[in-house]
Amino acid sequence: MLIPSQAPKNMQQQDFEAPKRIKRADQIVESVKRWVVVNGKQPGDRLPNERELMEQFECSKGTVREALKSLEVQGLVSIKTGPNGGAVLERVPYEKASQLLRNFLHFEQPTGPEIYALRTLVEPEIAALAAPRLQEEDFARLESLVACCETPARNFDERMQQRIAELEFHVVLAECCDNAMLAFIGRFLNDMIRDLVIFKKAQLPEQQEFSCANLNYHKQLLEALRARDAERARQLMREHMQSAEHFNRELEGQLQKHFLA
Amino acid sequence: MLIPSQAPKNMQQQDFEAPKRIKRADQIVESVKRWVVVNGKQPGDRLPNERELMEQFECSKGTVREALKSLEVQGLVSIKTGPNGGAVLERVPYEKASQLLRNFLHFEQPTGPEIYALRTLVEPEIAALAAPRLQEEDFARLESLVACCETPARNFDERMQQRIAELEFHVVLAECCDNAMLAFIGRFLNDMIRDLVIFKKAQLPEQQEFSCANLNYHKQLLEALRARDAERARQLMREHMQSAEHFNRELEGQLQKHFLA
DNA sequence: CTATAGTATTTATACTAATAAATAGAATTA
DNA sequence: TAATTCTATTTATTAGTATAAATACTATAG
Repeated sequence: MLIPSQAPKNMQQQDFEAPKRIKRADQIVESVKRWVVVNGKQPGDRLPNERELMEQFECSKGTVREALKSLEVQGLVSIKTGPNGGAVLERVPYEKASQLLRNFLHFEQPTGPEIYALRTLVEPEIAALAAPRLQEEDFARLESLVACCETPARNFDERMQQRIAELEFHVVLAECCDNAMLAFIGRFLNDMIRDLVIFKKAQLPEQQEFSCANLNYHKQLLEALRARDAERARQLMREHMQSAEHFNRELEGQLQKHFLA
Repeated sequence: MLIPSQAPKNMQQQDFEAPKRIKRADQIVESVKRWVVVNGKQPGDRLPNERELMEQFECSKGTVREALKSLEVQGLVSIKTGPNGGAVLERVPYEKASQLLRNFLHFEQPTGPEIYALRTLVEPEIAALAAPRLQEEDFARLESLVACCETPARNFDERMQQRIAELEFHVVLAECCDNAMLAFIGRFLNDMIRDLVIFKKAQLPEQQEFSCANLNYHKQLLEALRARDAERARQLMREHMQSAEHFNRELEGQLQKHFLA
């Protein structure tokens, strides 16, 4: 035991380096990542198959498979069987990134107010960025989503459908804005709210007022966006978010009462 | 081949369901995740060892290992060898989540302006949330970071050190604010900027003016935070960010000229 | 000539068995 | 009692074999 891996008891001197053993599979993952960036590999490009990787890295099948699994979990490759199968490079899908970030937040579940606080910051900017970039097909989607909320819901299911459509409105805007990070955060927050709506607040009495306010804001937003008026879109979205935040606070209050009773 | 997995040529009707095969290892991962949430397992709790998992899921060692690798990559468990080794539940460390999100952004590298645009939104809120929560030790850290930037840098290394310290100031605030998502975004943006500073803009002429402005803002911020004046902190941070955004734009301009020459 | 069914190949997927490495804790020794 | 060595436990890695899935190619029927 020449180089102890943890803090030794009777040695005063510092650890020379981080001596922690790096697993073979992780070394391979790092090598592959380097290979990707150095050779400028793009989505769709193929990795060598398992046999070749075994030879390349002089390791066994199991180790290669662990490395590939790691890359797959990270969303960097997808793996198929059959001729022309194997691992191919992918751009990480949103769903993957979203799910991994949710793991991070698992033990500190963000509350409704926390989510809305962030949303109030982010959504107005998304609206402003989307304004000059929306295409005709985007407008069509937005309009159909608005139309979906026009008629009053007649039952629980329809109400849910409409709430989803409301949120989808924001996803469309996020997808159109050309700031990838902003878009990601926008979509992520919408996902979080969707979960809140569906799993926590589903059984509460309908909030006619809330739905109505949302619908109005969305209509006005659509108008501003059609006019390519980024500043007005931003301002409308800001008000929309403040309104939503307010309604959410009210809802949380009701929820609390409900809980105590 | 009864249920084709891809779009069939001569069938008009929709796919009934997603018939995609779910790998054994991924099934195990899902089972473990369910087990964790259903039984309210907490960080520090141990998973069954490999042998038990093999029995539990009636599968081979290799498959269990792939499942554990997946959980490890996601940052949900850490695995040790030896007695009392095995997989123990972890709260996903920030570094893990950060790295996974960077994978997502790999093919659409956010630009400086994009990052600063988000920062301008987020940092003022972080400052306001941190104001009432900072402890004496946090103030101590902030002050030592400010002190680090007081004396003018005499060489390249010192200049880098100071830039890092400047960014670290924001990380301290992010860590103290009690909105986990906001904190994550703040830290993440700081990491992105650190990379920009270190790898892209390192060799550019010093920006005396910029450093000086930052130092001043940080000093004023510290004052406002000590006074627990959230509103003033928010406003100062807003100005600070606008100033930084402005300097960054100038820098990008210089970089462009440099590139053309 | 076209569409369908069959088949052969490539590739991942899964399992078994055995050895190596790491480490916590017990036993041993000075 | 304090350092050291031993030992049991557990993961890490390897090798080899067999199975299953996906696809390209070929043959066949209409």
